[in-house]
Parts: sequence; structure tokens; C-alpha cells
Amino acid sequence: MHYWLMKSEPSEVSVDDVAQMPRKTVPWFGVRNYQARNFMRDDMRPGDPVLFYHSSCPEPGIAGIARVASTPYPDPTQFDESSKYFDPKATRESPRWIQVDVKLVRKTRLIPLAELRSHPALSDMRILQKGNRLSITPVTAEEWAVIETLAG
DNA sequence: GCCAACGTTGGC
DNA sequence: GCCAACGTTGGC
Repeated sequence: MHYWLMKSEPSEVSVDDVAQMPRKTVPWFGVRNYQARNFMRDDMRPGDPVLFYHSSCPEPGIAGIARVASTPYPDPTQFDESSKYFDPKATRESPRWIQVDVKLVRKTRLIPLAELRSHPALSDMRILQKGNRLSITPVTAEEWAVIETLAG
């Protein structure tokens, strides 16, 4: 079992958007980075806990707790010419990009980036490292415990 | 909008 | 395989 942090731009899919979905489950489409893809492909399992992170927005930070709710399967947007995630090099016979479903467990208070940075116990978090851009990163059990406490 | 950091592409 | 040029991410 692994813990994860997954970034989403709330202008695309926010915690509130997912909370309004009937099964509170969202297909995590649009991952276009090989390292992030490989995390999904190789290390994610249904049930893995997920920190739902809001990025590229006025208040970046952790906004919810979720779980991986499926095994990986091909991301349909790679085949969709009208999608900004279209990949001309992907074929249905050999898809290049995958996604998982993510089920929201609960919305949390917004834990801002600056607050995460203020905790020495979190100083090694991938998301806090200089130059980090990965949209999916592993979280340690220790980091998870600290953040769960902060989330209340 | 700026810009640092990183990833990808493609010529050689 | 190298590496310059270009594109993207994402906080500020």
C-alpha cells in the first residue's frame, strides 16, 4: 500500500466538483508525464489513500482526502482530437497514457502550501522540493499522519 | 505575466 | 548519444 498526492487544477476539477458527483468518483484523466504515469501503472492499487491537491490557483494546497478507486486503464482523452490532451502518437492498440478513478473520501479544510512548508516534519515532501512539478507523487506514512492531523 | 526548473524533441 | 531549443508547470 502506498500513500499519494495528486494535483488537480480546480478550474478543471476541484474537490467541490467531485463532491457533487453521484459516486464522488472522478476519472483522473490528463496525466502526460511518464514518471507520474508509471506511478499509476506500477505502484498504485485500489484503496490507496490520496491527498487531493489544488494547484495553479489562488490558494494552492491540500483540499481533500480521497482513495484510488480503480486499476489503471487507458485515458480516453489521448484519442480525442478535440481534447487538449490529444496525443497523435497514441493508438488504441498501444495506448500511451492511463488513468485511474479517484473517489473523494472527504473534503478537508484548505491546507495551504505555506502551512505545509512551515512543518519541519514535512520538509522532505516531494511537493515541497524545489523544482518539483510531478502531478502524482508518493507520500510517506509519516507525512500522511502529520497531514491527517492538520486536516482535522 | 514572470521566471526557475524540468521534460521533450529533433538535428547531428 | 549529445545537447540546444523549445514547451510546460506552477508558485508568486
